[in-house]
Amino acid sequence: MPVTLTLSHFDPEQITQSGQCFRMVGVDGSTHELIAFGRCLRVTTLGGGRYRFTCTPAEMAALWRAYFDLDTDYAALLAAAPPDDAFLQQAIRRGHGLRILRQEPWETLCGFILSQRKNLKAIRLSMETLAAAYGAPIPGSARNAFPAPARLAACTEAELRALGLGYRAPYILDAARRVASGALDLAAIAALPDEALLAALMQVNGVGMKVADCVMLFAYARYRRAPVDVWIRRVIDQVYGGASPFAGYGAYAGIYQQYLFVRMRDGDVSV
DNA sequence: AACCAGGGGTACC
DNA sequence: GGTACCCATGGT
Repeated sequence: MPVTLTLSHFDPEQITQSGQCFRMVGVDGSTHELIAFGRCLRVTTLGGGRYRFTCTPAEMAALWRAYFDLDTDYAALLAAAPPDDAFLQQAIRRGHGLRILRQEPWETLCGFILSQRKNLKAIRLSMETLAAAYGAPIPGSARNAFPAPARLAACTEAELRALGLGYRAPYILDAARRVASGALDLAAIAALPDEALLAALMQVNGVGMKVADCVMLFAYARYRRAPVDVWIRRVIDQVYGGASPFAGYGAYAGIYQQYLFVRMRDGDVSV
């Protein structure tokens, strides 16, 4: 029983390529598939702003509406961007349809631990390899769910290194042990203010400011957090003369950051 | 504070 | 088919 919705500021391809999620893929010209919540969802772009989701209305209401953050008004928050910031305005025009997802904290934490010194394709490969090895099967899909913390906590470092995780293997193991033991409660810390949430995430070995900021932005909807990776470092240095613009961006700095990230990574194509 | 980590992606030859 | 450099970094 699929669901069809009319949406604005929603482009599955933009979201897939944006580098915030690693298990969403294009399966043909109009359909994207993602694994989350132990399920497989397909989204088909029908045209005219209409999209078909392969889920029930109840699942849309309980899971996917929040996941895609469909109740946040992008027209309004993008209109609030500084009008005299030419590069940001251009990035927003080019990134039309890009949204910040509200992903599951555990998978997001692992994804950005793995992202260290990897490009998007390599991160995707690591996530799929991890899921194939230790994730639970999903009925009707060839892809597995992302592995539960307890399952990874039961692995040895050597087993994780054998999947190609490299020096990140002990970081994943530390995160899995903390979460599986309850020492780090990813649901409970959602109630913390930004600084305390940041500190809680950075207790994990292998999680620095940048990875913690990504988890806060892409899983906990902390829109003020603006992660600074190599691309955003280039934006700050080459476009803004070394002075970070994010302090002046207000409550949606992290969302603007995402448009700048995609704009910089995709290069200097005109307008 | 410079230096290192594992390995796939990519451009260029 | 080589190979040199890059990649949503963090620890030491």
